[in-house]
Formats: sequence, C-alpha cells, structure tokens
Amino acid sequence: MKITIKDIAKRCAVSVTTVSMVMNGKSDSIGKDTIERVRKTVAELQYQPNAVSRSMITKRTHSIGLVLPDIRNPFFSDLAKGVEDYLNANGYGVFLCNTDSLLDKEDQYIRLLQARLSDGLIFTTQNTIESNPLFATFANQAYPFVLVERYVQQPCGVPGVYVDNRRAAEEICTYLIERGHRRIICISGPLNTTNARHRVEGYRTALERAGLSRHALVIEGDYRYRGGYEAVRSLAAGQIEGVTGVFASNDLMGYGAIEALAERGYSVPEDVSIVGFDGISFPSVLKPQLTSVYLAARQMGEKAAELLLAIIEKREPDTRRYACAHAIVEKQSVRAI
Amino acid sequence: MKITIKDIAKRCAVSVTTVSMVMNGKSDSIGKDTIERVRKTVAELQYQPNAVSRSMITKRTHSIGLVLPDIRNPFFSDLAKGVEDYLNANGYGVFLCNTDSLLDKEDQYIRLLQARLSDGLIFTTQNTIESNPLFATFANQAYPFVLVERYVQQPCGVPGVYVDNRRAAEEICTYLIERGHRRIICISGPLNTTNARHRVEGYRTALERAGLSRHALVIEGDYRYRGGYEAVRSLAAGQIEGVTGVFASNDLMGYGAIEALAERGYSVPEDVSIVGFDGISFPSVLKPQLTSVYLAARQMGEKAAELLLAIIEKREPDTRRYACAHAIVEKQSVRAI
DNA sequence: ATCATCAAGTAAAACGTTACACTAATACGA
DNA sequence: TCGTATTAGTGTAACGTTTTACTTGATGAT
Repeated sequence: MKITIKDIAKRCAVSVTTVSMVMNGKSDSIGKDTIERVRKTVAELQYQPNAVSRSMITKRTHSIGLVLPDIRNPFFSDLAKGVEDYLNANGYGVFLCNTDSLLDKEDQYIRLLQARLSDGLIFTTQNTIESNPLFATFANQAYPFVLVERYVQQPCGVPGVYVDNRRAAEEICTYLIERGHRRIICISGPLNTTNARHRVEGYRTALERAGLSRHALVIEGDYRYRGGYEAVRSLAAGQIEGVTGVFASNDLMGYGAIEALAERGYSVPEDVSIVGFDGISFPSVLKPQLTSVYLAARQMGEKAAELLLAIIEKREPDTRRYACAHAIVEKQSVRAI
Repeated sequence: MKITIKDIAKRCAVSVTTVSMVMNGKSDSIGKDTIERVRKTVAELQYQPNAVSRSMITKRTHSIGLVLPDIRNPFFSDLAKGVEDYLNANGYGVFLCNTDSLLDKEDQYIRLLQARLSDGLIFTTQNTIESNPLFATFANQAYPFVLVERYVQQPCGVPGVYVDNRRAAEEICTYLIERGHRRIICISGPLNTTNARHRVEGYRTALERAGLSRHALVIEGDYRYRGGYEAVRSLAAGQIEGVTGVFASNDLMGYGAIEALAERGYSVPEDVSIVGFDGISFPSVLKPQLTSVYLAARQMGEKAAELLLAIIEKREPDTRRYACAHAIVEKQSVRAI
C-alpha cells in the first residue's frame, strides 16, 4: 500500500501537521531534531506527498494545458518544447492537447482541462475569425490563459505572444521585390484565420508600394504541405507564366509548392524564387532550404509559459502582450534577377 | 465561486449521493423524474464534477505520462500524435515529458508523474544498456507502463511495442547488396543503446551472409542530424574510397550523411546509395528522400496506448508484447549498380 | 510571585467527491 | 395479516493533504 503522511507521523511520533510543515518548509516553529527525524523517515520510506490530495485543498494542480492544432507540425513541436522546458524547470507539468483545428475538440479539451483544474492554458490553435466563445468565459472567470499567434477581437487586452504578421509579410515580399522580382504570387493560409489575412495584407501592401498590384494573385491554401502543392497545381498555365516569385504563408506550403513547381518543370531557385513564413525546424535537412520569416517558435513557447506562470502566480507581468520578434533568414530559395 | 455537487443537491432537494449516482450513470434505483430534475439543474448551472476530488477517492486520474527524448524529432511527434489520439478518444489526458535523453530528467519526471497519480506511463526514451532502476520498482508496484522501442533485459516480459531491429537492419542491408553494392558502411546510433546494437548486428549479419565482412565499417553516431554529418566527415580518404553504400541507423543521420557526402563531392544516389531507418514524417519535403525502414510511428503510438489502457483497466491484453511491423519503403536514395 | 512572551508543537475542520451500509414506503403473494 | 421484495432513495465515512486556531511548558522581565 502507498505510504502516506500518517505513516510518517506515526513513525516519528509527531502529528501530521508537523510532517506537513516539514515537507513544505514551514518549519519556523519546529525543533531542529524533529525536522531531522522527519526528514530521515521520509527518505527511508521514500514518502512522496500525494499531489491529488494536496490539490484538493490548495486548488492548484501545478499543471497547465497546451492546446495546439497538431504536434507533428514542426512549428508547434518547437513551440511545445519551449513551453515544456520552461514549465518543467518551474515545477509544472504540461497536458498535450491536439485539436486538429476542430472546434469541438477544442471545446472538449478546454472542459476537460478545467475539470482537471489545470492552473492555466496556453492556446495556439489556428484561429478563425469568430473566436471561441469560451474565451469570454475565461476572461470572466479570471481563468489564466495565454494566446500564441491567435488574434482575438476584444476590447480587453488578451495576454499573449504575438507576431506582427502584416509587417513581416510585407518585409519578406519587399525582399523579393528588391531582388528584381515583379510577378509574385501568394499562397495564403485559410482566409478565415486572422494571421493568414494579415499576411495577405502585408503581401498586398508590399506589391502596392512597388506599383505591382496588377500582378497580385492570392491562392488559398490550408497551411499544409499538400495545400501548397495543390495550390501550385491549380494554377492555369497563363497564371504561372512569367511568375518568378512565390510568397508562401508558411514553410510547409512552401515546400509543397516546390514539389509542384518541379513537376511543372520549374526549379527553385533557378526559375522561380520562393519565400516562406515560419522558419520551421530541420535547419539543414530540407533541400533547398527556404528563405523565410523566422519566428522563434521555441522562444515564443518559453515566453508564453513565462507569461502564464506570471499570471497564475499573481505577479502581474510587466506586459501582458509580448511582441515576438521576427527576422528574415536567407537560405537558398531566392535568386536575384 | 465554483459550483459543487452540494449546490446541485440542495437545488434539487436530494442528497449528494443521488446527484453523484446520476452523474455516473448508476441510476438504476433513481426515479425517472428525479434523474430528469438533476440533469436539468446540472445543465442549467453548468456543473462539472471536480476531477481532483474524484481522483482522491477513485485513485484514478485518467491521465498518463508520455516520456520521450524530444518531441521535435518527427519520429516522436508522430508517435505522440498516435498516443494522444487514442487516449483522448478514450477519455484520458496525456502529460508530455521531454527528457532530452537525460537520466535525471527521466527520474524527475517519473517521480512527478507518480506523485500526480497518473494512471500509467508510456516510456520511449532512448535506452541505454543498463536500464533505469525505476523499472524494477514499477514491476514490483504493478504500476502500469508500456515501453516503446526500449529493450530491457529482464526475465519478466515487459509490456511494450517493439521492432525487430536485427531483422529489419539485415533486410535493408541485403536490399543494398542485392542492388550490387559491395562496400557498405554503417553509421550507427550510440552503441550503449540496445536498438543501435541490434541494428549493427543486422548489418553485420547481412554482410557476412554475402561474404562481405571484410568491408564492414561501423562509425558511431548519436541519432542526430549533426552526428550523421560528422560521421562522414570523420572518414579518412582511404575509408571512403570505393564505398558505394551507406546504412544509416536512423533517417536524421542519413540526411546528415548526405550533406557531408555532398561536401566531399559525392552525390546521392549517383555516387553513393544510402538507406535509413525510421521513415520519419515529411514524406515529400526531403530531397532526396531516403529509402528507409519505415516504422509506423503513429501506429506504434496508438498500439502502445491501447496496450496501456488494457493494462490499466485490468482487461489483460491478448498479448503484452506487440511486434511492430516494418517495411522497406523505396525512395530515391538508392541506385542499382 | 505574576504576567507576558515564546518555542514547539497539536487537534480538528475543510476540500468535493464516491462507496457503503442503511431506511422508509409501497407492493405482492400466500 | 404477515413476511418478503422492491423501489427510491439517504447519511456518513473515507480519501490524504493543508490550514487555522489552539495548547502546553518553559523562560524572562518586572
């Protein structure tokens, strides 16, 4: 049978209160020798306090939920690693929740996590325009949560880690333009998500400022490899003719596009230059590597975890919204013309 | 304030027992109308039983721990997805634990998980020869756990999902030999892990049977991209001269090897053919794709989860050891000569 | 000699459930 | 009419902690 605090108390001939106090370091008013005796017995019997019972009374589980669309996407697994590292170092556990971007799975998980009394939530599901109504509930109940790359239109400042998608997209498209590209098409993410829209806006702004709007062409993808592939396949011959630049709204689609381009006889970067968005892992595995907007996914995860812990432990953080830096990282998918 | 079972009981003018029974479907001896009344109130007040309190008494948390080296490795994130899908569908939550292959992190996590009373463990850290002593403890305490690709020398049959590494390695090396390759080198995983050793054994067996043992050359790697790269760089000119085949003990190292080979002026598969082991995700992203032993990581995850649940819920599974099938999947990294 | 202070603890309630052993009222058969 | 089932519940202990308020004996100051 599992050994409990009572066993320790009995063995040491003290009350459970005393043992509890020793375990929690509240031993101001406990004699040195008693502390020693308890410690020794604890070590001897390998006693470990039952976290569930403790949670009952402290109302803290020291675990949080990490809700994301799909851990297999390298962007999210990087992020998850960041979250996990930070939280683990601070004594918290992480519940992994893959939603497959399904709204009812999201809901189901959120309920589950609340019932389990997880102390908070990091939420990074692909966001559609209309936000999950549960967010309102959280805000009301003061349930700690942090968004990552998920934009919610609400008066209150929702705590989160964000990227300036508009600006980043504009920058990387300008990068293409500066290298002589004129006909640049955009493979966007699902247009019912805010970040995809912002990236498209950035793309349009860049073209506009260069007076290239007439060449603008946006094909909607799904942020998946297959989506990028299909997007390029779907182009009519006339649409692809003369195109020298492709802006993919994430790297996965970018690689899909490369495959489709190859099938159509265009090689990258010789015939077509392509830029991505994400800077996913596998630095050297992918060939050719995509020049991309690098989002430090792992750091975003760490920052989100830091923010969440600050909120949970009631030390109000300096800022509840953290703007994540981005950078264009040059690889081998762009050729100046 | 959070609403509890007592609130429901009071509102419905019944005892908490009654409410509890309704919630748990043990309503054989509860009147239809009472059930209805309770249900309605529950819905109205949005009551959700507190899972922590429940766990206190049922000794079940409905959550399990998934211990793996690094979620960013596609093999493990595939596996994790499989685990999570199966478990979630069955009402269980998954604690994510990255160990970075560090023994003390493993220990720390295992302790944490046991204190949290997770109902079981799926363990898939890279295993060294001497197994973590905690396993013995588990076996003693009858703590449910399942190993994935982790070999433990113990008399008792430890439940798990396994691959026949010896045979698979032999098969894929034979595949190379059948295509005319004579000088084949092996980039192995860390030789203090059992699966790396088995793969080397398979490699040696294949060479031996073809009478090619004199060409055998094993370089130890670390299962990482960098390790494969360094392994090839470390070869003396004389060692690489005439080599036409490389057997990499996992795909990641295989890709690293490709990069180093390219730097030394060998291209794949024109000059050197290379085979891997893993069949990691990103089917079409990687160029050239590796011909590899495909381990269905996701299915392994699902199977492990299934096994674990069977053990936890005391329906002893048909078989406690599941041999995971493997298959050689041909891609573009091998040329017949 | 008395009172206050302090050190070193302790007893019991509380947390929100589930499980177990009961009970009250009604129905039914002999 | 009596005894036994059956239906529809109920009261309370238990789970393993933490927390709060209290006790006891010794010490020191006045």
